[in-house]
Amino acid sequence: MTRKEEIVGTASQLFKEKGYSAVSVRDIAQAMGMKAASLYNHIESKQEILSILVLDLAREFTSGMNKILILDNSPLQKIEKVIELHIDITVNQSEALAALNNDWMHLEQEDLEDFVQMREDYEENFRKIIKEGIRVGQIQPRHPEVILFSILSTLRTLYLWYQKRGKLDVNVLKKDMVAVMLRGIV
Amino acid sequence: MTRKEEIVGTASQLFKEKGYSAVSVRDIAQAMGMKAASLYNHIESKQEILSILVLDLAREFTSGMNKILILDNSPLQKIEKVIELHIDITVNQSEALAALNNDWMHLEQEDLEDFVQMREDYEENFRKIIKEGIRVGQIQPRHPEVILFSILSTLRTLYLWYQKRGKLDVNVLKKDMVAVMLRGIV
DNA sequence: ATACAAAACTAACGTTTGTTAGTTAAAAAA
DNA sequence: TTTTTTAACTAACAAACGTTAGTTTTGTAT
Repeated sequence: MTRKEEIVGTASQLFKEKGYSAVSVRDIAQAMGMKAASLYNHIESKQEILSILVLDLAREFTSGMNKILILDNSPLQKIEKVIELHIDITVNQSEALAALNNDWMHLEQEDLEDFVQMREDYEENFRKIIKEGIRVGQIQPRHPEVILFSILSTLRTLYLWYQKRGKLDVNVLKKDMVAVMLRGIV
Repeated sequence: MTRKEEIVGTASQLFKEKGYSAVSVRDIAQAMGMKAASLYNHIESKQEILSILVLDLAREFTSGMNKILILDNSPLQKIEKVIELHIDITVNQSEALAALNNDWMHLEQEDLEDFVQMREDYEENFRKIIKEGIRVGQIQPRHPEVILFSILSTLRTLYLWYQKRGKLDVNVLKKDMVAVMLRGIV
């Protein structure tokens, strides 16, 4: 773990609690046990920290989705894989996920464009899986947008609940969440 | 609509886009077509704006939940009412909802305590409805926490999707969301 | 021991922040 | 018409912001 990675990691914890804008470089430095100016031996700017956190994670989602798309699975199986992808990332990188969810709009220029593009592509891929599922009769013929947003909302905010509730076993969580989201609660 | 309410309303739109910390009082003033100092003829502080937005809405949720609890309905019917409560509030106050979701942690002192208490109570009430539903066999016997967080996540982030997708009819939305969340998609 | 690189430091910069004080213009009440 | 109230203004404040420059300490390799 390089010093730079330590800084990014420390910053991500603070960002998770208060958000990017409310965390100063002096806050980050203090949490690292150093002075603000010293950070700049390792990073280019505060922006760079956000960029690393958000874009690296966005690429991970993109790559995960691409792997799922090329599998020879049914739409329903693909959705299960997507759910598992989110849970795995949540468990391993909940802090970066907070930044991706809440602070992406503070990215600048190409970083912002890249992120928005990746997110649009991701949602579009997910939407296509759902539509295909409806087409082949595996999924109820409801408004795909409602299904998409309902599942994605739950997955995207999982990081807020996981760990608060005593860190459920990951496999139990996957099973329960798949069940609740696919088959409902009734 | 008093001048103060106009300011709070304008601020809430900006908070929704960039978050409380990233919006300056000069930003708010500019959006109102006045100078920053002039705002203080109407408000006490930037904090007060946030406090009004978040706490007023939190009280609305609390009061809505209390009305649902005293109804002589089955657990499942109560959950439907909760879903409808969220959708109604989302449609009418999506900006304040953004502040409640993303900026509540920037409240101070008693305001912060009050909010956290109200949110805990709200979740606890919802949890009890779910548990009762499981007890009487109306709801599948899964981990109540997963059900609670799954539904609440979807409801809390609805404001991000509503209006982006061409403002679906509210009643259609209620019907579809109840269906997806209660009976799943399979 | 000497040299070199890495990583900390102090000091300071120009901006932006939320907010206050005091003043002025316009509208409403007397 | 005078008085009062409301709501804008200009000017300025101290504090906090992200960042830079230059210097010193620390650890490693020669």
